[in-house]
Amino acid sequence: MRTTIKDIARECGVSTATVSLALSGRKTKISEKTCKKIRETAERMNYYPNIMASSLARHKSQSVGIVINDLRNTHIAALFMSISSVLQNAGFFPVCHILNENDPEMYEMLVRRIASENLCALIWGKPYEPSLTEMNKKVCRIVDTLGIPIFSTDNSEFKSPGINICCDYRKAAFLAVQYLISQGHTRIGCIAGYPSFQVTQDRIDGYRDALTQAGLSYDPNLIYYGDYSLSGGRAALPYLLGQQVSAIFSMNDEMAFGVYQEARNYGLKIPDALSVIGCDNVPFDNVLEVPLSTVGTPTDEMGRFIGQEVCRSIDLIDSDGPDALGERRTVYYEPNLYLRGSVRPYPPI
Amino acid sequence: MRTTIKDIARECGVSTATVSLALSGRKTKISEKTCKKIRETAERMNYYPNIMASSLARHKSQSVGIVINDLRNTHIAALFMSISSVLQNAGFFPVCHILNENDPEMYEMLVRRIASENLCALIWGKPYEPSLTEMNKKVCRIVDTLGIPIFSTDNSEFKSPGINICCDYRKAAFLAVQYLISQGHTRIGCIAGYPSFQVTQDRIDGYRDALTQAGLSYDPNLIYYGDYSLSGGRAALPYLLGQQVSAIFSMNDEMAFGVYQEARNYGLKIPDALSVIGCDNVPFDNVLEVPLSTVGTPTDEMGRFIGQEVCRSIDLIDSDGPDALGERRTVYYEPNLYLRGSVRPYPPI
DNA sequence: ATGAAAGCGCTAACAC
DNA sequence: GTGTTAGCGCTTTCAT
Repeated sequence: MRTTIKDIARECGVSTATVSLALSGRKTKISEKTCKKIRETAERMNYYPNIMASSLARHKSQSVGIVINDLRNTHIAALFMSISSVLQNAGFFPVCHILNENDPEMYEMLVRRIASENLCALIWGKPYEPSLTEMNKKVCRIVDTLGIPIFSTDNSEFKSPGINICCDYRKAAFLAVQYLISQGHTRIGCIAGYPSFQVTQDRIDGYRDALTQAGLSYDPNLIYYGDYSLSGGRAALPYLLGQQVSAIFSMNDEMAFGVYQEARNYGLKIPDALSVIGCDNVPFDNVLEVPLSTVGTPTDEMGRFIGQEVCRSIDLIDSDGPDALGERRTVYYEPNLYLRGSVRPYPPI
Repeated sequence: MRTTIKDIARECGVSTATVSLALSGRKTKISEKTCKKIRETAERMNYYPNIMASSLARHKSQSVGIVINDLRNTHIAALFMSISSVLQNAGFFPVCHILNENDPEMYEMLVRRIASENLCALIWGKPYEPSLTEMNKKVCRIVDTLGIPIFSTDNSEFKSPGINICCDYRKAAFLAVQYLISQGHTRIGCIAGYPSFQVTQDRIDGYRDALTQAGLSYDPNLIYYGDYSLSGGRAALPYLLGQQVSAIFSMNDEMAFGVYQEARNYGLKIPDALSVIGCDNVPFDNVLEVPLSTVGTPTDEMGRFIGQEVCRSIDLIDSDGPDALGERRTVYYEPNLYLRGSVRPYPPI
């Protein structure tokens, strides 16, 4: 049986209340001598507090819930790592849940679980999907009643205090495509993400903005919807080649890598025969023989920001009560263009 | 205030015990009618059980702890995803902790936290470091008294029932280097991992085995100790070139990618001017213009195996008590060679 | 400076 | 079938 404060109390000849106080770390009225004795006994008896009991009694935990999509995506993994690192250093504990399918049953199970967890904050790392109307409503209905701050790495319908930390995706796509156009490309293929993701639509808007501004027409046939994976990128290439594109804008770097891979099979040289630009700015971009140009936001910085804001919110609630947080807000990060070798003027000189 | 079983009990005019039973899902003696009423009321009142209270009362949770190193490594991320997926489908909840520094204070904090969490199993995903004698002892002392099965993705000193899921690293390195030798290479550089990792030593042994078997001598100057990152690989290249190597064996693919990157700066063509072989078999290997040859184990399969064994152990304890598990054991996965384009015969024909 | 006691929300004997 | 009751381990007034 695990050691409890009762055991320590008995051993030290004091009450459990005294043990609890002495071990709490706060400065109390317990005499220094008793404190010391209790701490030593706890150490000696291998005492570790039961956080279940503690959370229950205190109506709050030290856990911060995180919901993410797919860690195999290096961009998401990096974001997650940098959030986690901040939280842990501040004494909180990230509890990570993966939700990578749109199976409504799983979705519901997970949200119920989250509601059961007594979290002190939630980080929602899933892309926003406006079309999941029912699901979103359900999620918000449950999660928004938790009375904890909620942070989302994208737009969301949450009402709770907290922040939507977004990138201006429309502008990001605009910048990328505008750049392709500035290099002379006019038939520009697009490897999109899931159509249900808001970010996909935003980027398509940005793509279209750039075309329109340049007096080019928007052709929906130039959009291929991928799945953010290497194989999605591979599958996109033959389709887009069939559409006679001279350049491709991919909504993540990973699918652009798929294009690189498949281009070899077609004997196509990048960028000579095909220009490519991606999204995310992952480290692997620079590994390629022809480094991938891309558009992205500072991942680590965003992660740190999220982590810090989570900590700040929790502390604020602790000290000034739950109303201290103010209205939910949205923060936009500006996208940057990272120009490397994967785009070439068209037609070739 | 959140809805509790008390609220439901009051609403339905029954006792909390009845509510608890009705909602437990097990088949009980509660009349179908009452059950239905309670379930509906729970739904209507937005009831979500408090797992803290439940775990406390039941002396067990549904949480499986996971400790990992660095998710930016795609191999680890993939392993983690496949473990998580199995656990979640079985109704368990992965609670992920990241421990990527050897700061003893963090180490200790984390282990204490884990001990506090009431986990039903633990997955230890950190490479084994025999030299951390004190730390390992401390970790084992704490963790082994938890009375839960412990799974490690490497060798370990844990005594609890559970499995060390290993790869035969020595053999893996042996296969890779033997292959390089079979292609005529005799001065083979090695980009190692942290010297404190057992896996690093094992692989160095395998490296040496291959040399010895071929009658080549082992030269410690040909070993460069890296940090598993791209930049580690980049830094290794100039050093190893200074040692006149014609081929490099890298202990992970990521550092091999760093070599690719840096080789460009030196105007070196892979594999013409330099042969490279890695470890891990990550998807990016195939993206490179010259796909990276590597040696690896089936990551997803290992992840699924770990997940399944965790579930099996927990179920077994549930039904047959904690002694049903038997002795701790070690399982070895066989490494496979994945030959692609990054190695060329030496001297060039 | 310390202890008694109530209670957090849920579970599980055992009683009726 | 359903209710009573006594906890789980910890925290927190309120006495003393």
